Amino acid sequence: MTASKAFGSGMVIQQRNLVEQVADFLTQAIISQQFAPGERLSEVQLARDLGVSRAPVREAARLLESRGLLVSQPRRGFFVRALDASELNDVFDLRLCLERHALARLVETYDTDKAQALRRQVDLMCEVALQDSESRKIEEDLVFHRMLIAFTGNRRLLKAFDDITHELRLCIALIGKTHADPDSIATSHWLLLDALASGDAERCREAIDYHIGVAQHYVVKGIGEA
Amino acid sequence: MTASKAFGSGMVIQQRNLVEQVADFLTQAIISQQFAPGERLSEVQLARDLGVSRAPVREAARLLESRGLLVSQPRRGFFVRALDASELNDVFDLRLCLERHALARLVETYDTDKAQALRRQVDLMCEVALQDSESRKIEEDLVFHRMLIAFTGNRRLLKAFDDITHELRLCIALIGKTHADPDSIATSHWLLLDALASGDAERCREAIDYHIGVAQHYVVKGIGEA
DNA sequence: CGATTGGCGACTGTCGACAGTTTGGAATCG
DNA sequence: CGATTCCAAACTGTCGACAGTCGCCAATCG
Repeated sequence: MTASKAFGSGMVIQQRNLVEQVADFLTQAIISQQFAPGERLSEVQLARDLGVSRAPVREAARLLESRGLLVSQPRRGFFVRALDASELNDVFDLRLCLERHALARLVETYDTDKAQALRRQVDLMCEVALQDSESRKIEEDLVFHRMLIAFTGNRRLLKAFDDITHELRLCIALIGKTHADPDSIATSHWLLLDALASGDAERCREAIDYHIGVAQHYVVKGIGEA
Repeated sequence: MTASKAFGSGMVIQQRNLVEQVADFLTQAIISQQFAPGERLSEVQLARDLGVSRAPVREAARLLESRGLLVSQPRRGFFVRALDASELNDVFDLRLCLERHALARLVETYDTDKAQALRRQVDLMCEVALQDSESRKIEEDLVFHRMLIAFTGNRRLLKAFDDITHELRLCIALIGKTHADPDSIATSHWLLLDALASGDAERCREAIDYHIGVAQHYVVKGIGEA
């Protein structure tokens, strides 16, 4: 492939780091339950299986540790994060904390551009709810909520959200399926957008509390059953 | 270079992880401004100076990257995080977000044990304010606020706080001094404890908004002058 | 004289290897 | 037969080395 072709099709030349590739692989493997929760991961075996040396594996593992998908014990190695109901509630409580704040900030600077972008994302979510995979639905839902945070303009807030995003993916994936029929998605998210459009901070808070409360209840219940 | 001086005088390292030791050294060096903001850190040079190989240095740098003290550019290495006023406001806004939430949760479960522990910490802060170093004062202040978060029982919230703690240390250290006479410390923090004891959520929110607002104003102003 | 190209040096990404530690089970003892 | 000790295998922490890449500076060209 020639460079001009790569640029022409809008694709950035990315010799992606081995670290990132390994991190992506591990993330997928963990979320898709190919590794059991609490399972010990051997650096040498992973390196062998992936055909790379241990250095990138170690760095990727450290990355996932900072994202809460792995935990490390000194001299013992890395273990797949096992979430119990308590920690899961903690994660959703933190998510509530961040999104409440984001909405409180966002309602001050809400405009038609942002409203339009968010509405388009809800439309997209409804479309994928009809046909695509579960993981795709989850991903588009996370995109919507990430947009909410990003629109506040606070990068540090966004980073905090991105951090728990990985844990959220894990939580949600653990229960296997979402309650994602287009109707409930649309109503549930338009409620948020209406609250934002109204400019009423109190109403925004109620809307996000309800929205996340439903998701939390659903996931925690799902974990309890699993 | 200061690094070789630090470890060159026969100071043998063994007990703890090299990674943690290097991370501590780098953290201290960054906070104490021995590295200029934006400065590029050479892995080989650091490894030479500290008398270790590049592997622990790389892992420690990755750790500090996840804590926001370093930023990495692919194929170019690590750079000391340079905070401008905007990012600094973002950090304090996130801190406000977390502490507001913590107080809202804490006011529900506040009891005499927690009150006593917090009061003791304020007393300790007043003592240190009289004699100890600036960094010690900052540290004890952070301990107080960390206790607030920890008392909510939400570990994930605490981890998020610990993450920005490192950035906060950097921010505060950048302006070199604090407004830490015992009187203002006592009144400022007792206001928070009174609000908590009153059980009034609204009053708690006002108290923490004021408390953090003062700190933020002070630090942002300090940065502007520096 | 300004812009481009080529080469040099330094650095990061990655690798394989060694040493000390942990683990699980076999061998031993009460 | 159960508990303990000890040993070998496997693993992590750490190290030095090599290759590809990037930035800088000089040499070249218009």
